[in-house]
Amino acid sequence: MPRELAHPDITAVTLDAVLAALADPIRREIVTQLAQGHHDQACIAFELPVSKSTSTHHFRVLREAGLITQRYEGTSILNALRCDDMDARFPGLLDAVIDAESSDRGRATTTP
Amino acid sequence: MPRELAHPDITAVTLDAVLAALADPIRREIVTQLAQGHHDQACIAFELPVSKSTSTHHFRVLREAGLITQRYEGTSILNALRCDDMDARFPGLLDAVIDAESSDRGRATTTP
DNA sequence: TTCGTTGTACGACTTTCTTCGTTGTACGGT
DNA sequence: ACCGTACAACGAAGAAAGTCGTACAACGAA
Repeated sequence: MPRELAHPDITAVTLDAVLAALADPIRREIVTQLAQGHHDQACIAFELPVSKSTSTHHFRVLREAGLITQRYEGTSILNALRCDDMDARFPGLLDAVIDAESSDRGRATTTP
Repeated sequence: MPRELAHPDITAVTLDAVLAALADPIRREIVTQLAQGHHDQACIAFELPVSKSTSTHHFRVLREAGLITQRYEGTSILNALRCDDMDARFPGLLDAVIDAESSDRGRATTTP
């Protein structure tokens, strides 16, 4: 079978799923890297502080929430943000979160 | 003891806490009602589909995340959105979520 | 003072999420 | 054909979150 992953139609994307997906710091890290021009990069290219299984899980959550697309390229998967779709569905939301994430870097996360 | 509730300084507010707070539909319901002019309304005025204990819990999460202020007025508590603070900390984020919540009403939440 | 209202605090239960290891599959290269 | 890479699918263990009931404290009114 030619491997392909299911992506939700943008009209079926819920705010609940999007916010739940963005509530996790690791998933926001992925989104941030994708927003910084790391489009079409394999999952392994993101250096995340978790195991490979967990990494796969997070990418899956982002995809099922409608935030990213994933398509096969050989054995790898190329990831991309669904910027246009998200902006059509929830205008300004994704940009606001990405901006917030940038300005939140180096600040209190666990209150040191 | 004169009852008063602790509110985080806006500089100490984290994106993590804010998004985690907004990820719950009941808490978004509260935020939406506050945004629709229900400022300074007691907790009991929000008709939520949960018990009193749970309601208290959700208001507490919102307050500790920095999204709302709570001040006593007799036995009641008056709630208000920290619009200005939030917009200073994470510009556009709160508005985007409120707008998204409005446009998400009446749409697929559990996909019927 | 006594009572009802409003909300907090605590503990317990249930569900969900995060994380991981293991196993299996498609693809590319040798 | 064989092997290594990159990822998915599955199941399990632990942590975290939502929910509730009961008990308690502050305030206002009768």
